[in-house]
Amino acid sequence: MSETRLRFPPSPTGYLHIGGARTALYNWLYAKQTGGKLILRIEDTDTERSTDESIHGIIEGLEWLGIDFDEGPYFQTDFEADHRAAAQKMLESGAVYKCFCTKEELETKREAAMAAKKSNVGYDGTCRHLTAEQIAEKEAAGIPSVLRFKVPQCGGEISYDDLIMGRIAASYSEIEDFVLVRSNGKPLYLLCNVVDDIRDRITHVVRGQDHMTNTLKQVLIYEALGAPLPRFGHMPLTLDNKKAKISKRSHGEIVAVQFYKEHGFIPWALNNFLALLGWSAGDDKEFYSKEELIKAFSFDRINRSSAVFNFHKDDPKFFTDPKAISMNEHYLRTMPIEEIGEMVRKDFEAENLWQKEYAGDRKEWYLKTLDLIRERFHTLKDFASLGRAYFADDYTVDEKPLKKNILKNESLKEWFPELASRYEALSPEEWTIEKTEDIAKAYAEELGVKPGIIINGMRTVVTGQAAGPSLFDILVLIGQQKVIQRLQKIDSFYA
RNA sequence: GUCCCUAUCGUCUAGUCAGGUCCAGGACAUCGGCCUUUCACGCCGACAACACCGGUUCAAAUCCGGUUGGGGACGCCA
Repeated sequence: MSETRLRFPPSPTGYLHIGGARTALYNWLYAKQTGGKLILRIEDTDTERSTDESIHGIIEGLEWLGIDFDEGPYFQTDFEADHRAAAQKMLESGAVYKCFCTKEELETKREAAMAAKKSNVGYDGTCRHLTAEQIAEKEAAGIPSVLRFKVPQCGGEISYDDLIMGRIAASYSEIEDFVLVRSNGKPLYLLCNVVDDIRDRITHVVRGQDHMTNTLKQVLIYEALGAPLPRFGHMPLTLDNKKAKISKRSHGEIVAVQFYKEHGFIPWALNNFLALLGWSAGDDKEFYSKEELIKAFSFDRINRSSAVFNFHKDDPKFFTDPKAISMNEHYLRTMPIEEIGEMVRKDFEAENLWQKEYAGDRKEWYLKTLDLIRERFHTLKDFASLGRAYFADDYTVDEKPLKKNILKNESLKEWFPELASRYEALSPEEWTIEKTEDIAKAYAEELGVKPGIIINGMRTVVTGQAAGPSLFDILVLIGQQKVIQRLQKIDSFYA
């Protein structure tokens, strides 16, 4: 069996969105599974809308996700000669014809047909039967023409076996004579895409369901070009919670892969989520390693109905699909802490929290601290924000615990400096979970207050947060000196 | 309007092809409880779905027909 070759051909008219990422992922998965190749091809023939920024964004997004390609990026515009040659070949063989109808004429006809609720609003074939003389005449008059495909009028059906949808068939009469080359000579998507897939020896074309009608037309092009058909697969689109197709235009950053990078997602967590959005192996397995997913994936288990990406704009609790967040949490808690340490490092550097000792002498402390606090976090970003007090002194104290645990008990103003001096009396060796706890509890008892008063107050002062790990674990990690300093400056909260 | 795809908890889904083991399983979310010095951790529990109508059959989530709902396509965009 020959090598499988798949491709991901984005048009660089915006960022990489999760729908595109899912398509890329499925192609990548299958290429890996079969020991084949994934080709990245930038379809930039729409020069009006293509931008370099978008090209970089797409490549960056794929790179972040870890979806690597074996060939490319190729640029479609580099192969214009191939596209034109194919068009010429089809013109000579009679598979396509010149059409002199103007855009305006067609627009008018189409609108009229729509308004009349006609079943066929496609091209009416006006130029299909022009004689050689008529064509020569129009050309001599300088009338520009497009190249249209001459769809067979044999009354039969055209069909192919879809990897995901099963057998797909449509009658020829439903397909209009579509345009392959613009009047300015530029070949269009339908043609370029096929020519490139043939040249790149693509064996599997897997793309969104929105391409299904294109596929019918492209099958005709393959036949006209005498090229063997690749396998086609059409995956259902990803919808928003109102069941509308997700798009860059109407949903903005929430559907951008970049957004997830910026919000502290672990790349594989997003892949794992995306893989399960419309696909399942048929069991209850939810978390897959890269290797497991490559092994388990199959096109025929992709759900044929479209899946909803369940995010709610302005939801205070979930900034995106809760399931995606929960998957991210899972990886955040279970990945080897060294890997988390690497990912967090980038954030820390950007947030001015990174110290080179964290990669050296204090590496153990750094990882131990991350390991302790990751239990309650949702994203990689939480380490530098919610966890800031563990790594720096310029942390902010959250308003809620401040009110509840500090301001309500003004006596803490006297108690904490006293507690600080008791802690100060401990030798560094005595700075342990047990000792710090004993002292705090003994002091509470001495004062006749519940230990919670002291403990929650300390947590607030020392970490700035209402929630967190066991307090005495925290104290040990943050260190004697810092804890003492923070307890001593209790005064400042009542100002 | 025409054509194509599709229909199981709020969401992602298992089960459908090979009808009975499914008064439908899992996950996330939600709610309740437990744990606890706090908590957005953890543990336990609850709520919650076969779109509708008809047919086939001893038996239908599963097969067939229709209805309705949802999505997509109908560019000299990709």
